[in-house]
Amino acid sequence: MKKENSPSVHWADIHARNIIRSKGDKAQYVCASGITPSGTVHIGNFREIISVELVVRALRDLGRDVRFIYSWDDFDVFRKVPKNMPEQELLQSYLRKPITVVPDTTGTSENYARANEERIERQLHIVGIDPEYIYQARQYQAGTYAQSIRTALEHREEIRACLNKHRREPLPESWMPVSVFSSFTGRDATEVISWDGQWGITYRCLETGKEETLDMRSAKWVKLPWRIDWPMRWAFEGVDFEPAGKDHHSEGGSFDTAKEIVKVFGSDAPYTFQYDFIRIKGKGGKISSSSGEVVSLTDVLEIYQPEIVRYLFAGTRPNTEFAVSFDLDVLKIYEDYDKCERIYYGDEEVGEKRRQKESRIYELSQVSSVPEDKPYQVPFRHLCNLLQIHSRDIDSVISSLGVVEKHQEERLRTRCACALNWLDLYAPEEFTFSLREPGSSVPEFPNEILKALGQLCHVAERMDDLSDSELSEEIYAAAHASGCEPKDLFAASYQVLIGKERGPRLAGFMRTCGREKVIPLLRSYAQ
RNA sequence: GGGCCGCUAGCUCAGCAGGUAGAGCAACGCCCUUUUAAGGCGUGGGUCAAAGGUUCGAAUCCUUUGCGGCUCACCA
Repeated sequence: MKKENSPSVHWADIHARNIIRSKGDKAQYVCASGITPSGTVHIGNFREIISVELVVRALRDLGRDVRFIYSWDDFDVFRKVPKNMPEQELLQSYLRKPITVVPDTTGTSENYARANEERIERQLHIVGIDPEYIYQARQYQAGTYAQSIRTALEHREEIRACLNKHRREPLPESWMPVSVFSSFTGRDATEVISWDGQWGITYRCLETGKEETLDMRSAKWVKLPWRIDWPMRWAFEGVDFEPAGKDHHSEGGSFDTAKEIVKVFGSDAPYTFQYDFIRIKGKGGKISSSSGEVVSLTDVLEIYQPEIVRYLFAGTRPNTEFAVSFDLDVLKIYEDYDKCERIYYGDEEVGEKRRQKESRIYELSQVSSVPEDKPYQVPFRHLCNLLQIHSRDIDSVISSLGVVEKHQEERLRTRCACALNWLDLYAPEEFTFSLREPGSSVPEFPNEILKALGQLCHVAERMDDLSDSELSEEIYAAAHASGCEPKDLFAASYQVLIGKERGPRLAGFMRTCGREKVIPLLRSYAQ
């Protein structure tokens, strides 16, 4: 085992090398991802695309040219109205139509599918993911896949046999590997009854009973069903790599049938791997897109910096399940990321193996390139306290930190915004506080406590010249000198400072707040 | 019924192209009588689900079993 030059064992790098090995030496590798925008794109869907993107980066880091495509299956049928959408009744009337013809009832986009697409495309850009988007509805309606549809019809029997191997109910003799949206109703309640062996297909609208013959080259409402559409696109785009969730990867699932069906299109299945689903921790609701209660990339970006979102996925092997947390785990994730960063910049002593591994994860976590200078680190937990001490004012927190270079500021501001969101949305009550306004009323205290608070005020005046342990001792001394229990002084101090019974450890907390904030509050009690 | 994933310290998990068991939290102890919730230092704690196999060597690879979870067989 050579230490230097040992190839990366990061999963993305391993897959990248496997792709090259299994697909051979090529001028360009096509990596594909895609889902249907039939509902809010959730964080589970995101695992698919970031898994591909990480492999894309790994391939590029090996000096390979990569085409990274993302297919929006927006010619899909509108099956169910998500509960979180406005104008439920209106949407109801569009069921069974293509999602590109369903109106966007949130009023931001040209249609329902586009609305879902735009939301996530914007977010993906933020985390550094910019694939070449392919819109399936547009492709089908432009006749791009006409020849492929014809190919599917020509191989109808093979395809049917393949699908039947895994079906409980075999497909009927008359089954055709195409589906049509009725031009009479716009809905997919249709039955294809014949194909003329050329470009003509005839279907019957099941709701009106009417029949119509279409030319596939100009037809606007003809598509391949999913299990055929997928391998068709592999062949059409020459896809070398596409992972899939475990729902597709089970035996008899769509990947299984697709890898056989792709042969009729004259191609082979891409290199693949299976990724597992992700769980959510510390936030109610499920991931599913139809229930309405979804956790989206937006929700995650509210709490995690973009590079930390990437870190979550880059640092976890795709074929195992993991949880995205919104509870106290957030603190640990930030600490882990910061540690990874310190390891990358050589500020933390670790073994060589660990260093290589963490460094690679760090690189892959970056939205673009790795910063030349180490970013300014403020532990998330401490930041939560700072923000609350400074009345949630980000500018004031940043100026209190001292030397923050201009190029370090942006990340820091993002982290501040995330911390504020976390405090508002998920932090336990013990974590939140705000400094009181001087002069506002607090409970009466017995004399010895008042005396101790006065002493404490004098201590605060000198605290910048005291060491941590000295300061701590002075606090106890203040209590003892005034004849009260330290415990009671602590409780009173928190009342005076933040209006609560408890708070962060007093000595450090006072120092963090600073003289100019602490003294006025204490002074009103000084005797 | 098939497929996949998991089972490692009290808890949450990392470690997996084999090379003497790790982190965080919790617990316990110490940091001048002395701590309240962010600090520092330290300690304890695991027959790596079970049994076989391959190997000089297995948490890691293979086989079988058990328990838990997901998924396919309808649509996508």
